[in-house]
Amino acid sequence: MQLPRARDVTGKTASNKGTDHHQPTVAVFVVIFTVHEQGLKVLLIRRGGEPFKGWWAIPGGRLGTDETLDEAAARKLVEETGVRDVYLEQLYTFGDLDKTTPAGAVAIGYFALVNYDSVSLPEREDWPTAWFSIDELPASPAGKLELAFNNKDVLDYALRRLRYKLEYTNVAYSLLPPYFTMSQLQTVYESIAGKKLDKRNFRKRVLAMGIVKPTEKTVLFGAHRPAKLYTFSSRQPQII
Amino acid sequence: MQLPRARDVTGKTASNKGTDHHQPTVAVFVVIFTVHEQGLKVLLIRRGGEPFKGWWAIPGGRLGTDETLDEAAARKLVEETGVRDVYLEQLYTFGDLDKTTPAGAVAIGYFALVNYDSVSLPEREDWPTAWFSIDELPASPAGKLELAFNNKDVLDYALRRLRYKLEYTNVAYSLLPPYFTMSQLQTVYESIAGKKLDKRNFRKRVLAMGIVKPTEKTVLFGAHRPAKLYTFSSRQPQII
DNA sequence: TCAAAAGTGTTGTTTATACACCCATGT
DNA sequence: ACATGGGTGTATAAACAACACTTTTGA
Repeated sequence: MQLPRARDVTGKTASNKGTDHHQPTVAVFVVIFTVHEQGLKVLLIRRGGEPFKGWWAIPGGRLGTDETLDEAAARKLVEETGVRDVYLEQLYTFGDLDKTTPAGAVAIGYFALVNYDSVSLPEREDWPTAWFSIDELPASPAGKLELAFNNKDVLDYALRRLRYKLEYTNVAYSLLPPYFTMSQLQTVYESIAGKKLDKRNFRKRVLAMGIVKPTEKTVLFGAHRPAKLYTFSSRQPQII
Repeated sequence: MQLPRARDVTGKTASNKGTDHHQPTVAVFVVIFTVHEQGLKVLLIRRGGEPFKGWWAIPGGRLGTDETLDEAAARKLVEETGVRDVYLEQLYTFGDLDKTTPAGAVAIGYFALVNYDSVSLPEREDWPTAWFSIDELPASPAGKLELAFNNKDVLDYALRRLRYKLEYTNVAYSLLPPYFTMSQLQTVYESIAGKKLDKRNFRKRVLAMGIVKPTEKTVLFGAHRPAKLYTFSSRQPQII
């Protein structure tokens, strides 16, 4: 697979290429992220059929007749999580996902951000799904730590993109409930960044950016001072 | 067309969608940019066949058998400009480019940056190509200022992406010859940003970023002080 | 009164912006 | 000597990073 990052293309000769057309298979898949219990999780599905039967993979399927790519991705997301109206963005299109599928297969990847508590995973025996911590991915049937196709690379790319996005957009709204504490918000950012952040600077930053605003409500979790609840200024994706 | 920018997906019901599969047409197109005579230009092709016969469009074609997407894009680039080994990056994949083509058509867009003087345009009567200033796009046969398909939106998106990239990468190397003056470099940045930049601050910035370095060579253009020649520290794409 | 998470300001450093004059050359 | 583009530095403002103590609550 060619990594989905900027690079020079080694200009191969164009001889006897591109002249012969065909109708490749078109698939759409969705990298679904959530944050739960201090960690970033991704939804994977264990394949119940060939190829890669028994391996864990990013959920996806073929593009349906008369649906756009965005619609196909949203459909996949609903099928696997039951949620709709969340942040969903096209990631990259892979033209050579693996060597076992027929030449010319094209897979359009999306990534989605969902609130853990809004999700209900489908009950299925043959193609089960489960959440995995981003640093504790499951093993293949052979016992090695690997996913079907080139899905590990895809995940890495999706994570890189998510980290960028978090810096200059408000997309975190899609990972949180309508009201949340500053600590919950910070946990989301820390889980994705993969490092601890300073409490005071974090608060200053998100308030200065204007992506969240305080409410009058407070919430009491345990034997300590109650926390003020915040809410997103907008629940539409916005570049700050 | 759905704009290739972040947005919420309106979750349509998944009823009778996605179950029926098909083999959509897969096309690859390349937005080719260059900078020439103080301005940013894009290469367009006048379509010699239906649909949109006689309209100007972004060059592209169908994905060939047994070539990857990157290879198809590089092939297209060579066919239209003769250049290879330039900056070429996947842009976005469009699933509903226009309403006239059969449902399910998928078009993978790339964008490329080429040095004007390296390009030799093919001589063709039926499908001619030409450079157009980004703010003086050609008209349709009906005389309106519009391109085939949704190509105007695609161009706008490509330009937005290019502007971003220029800020934090060294991709400008692909627009310039091996040796160039600081003014030439600044012209490239100004053409793409669409605004004038301060000479001293610009120089400081590119040197501090380390993307270019001075050489011992100078060049004399006219009746004034000779200019020092610079060269890119690396001609591989790099994120600064 | 103790433990646990919530909440709050200041200082120093780095980065970005604004801005004006001299230099080397050909005519 | 003059016209032309090449080349340089400083001061201010803004953004970011580091850092420690007090508050509120339940047990």
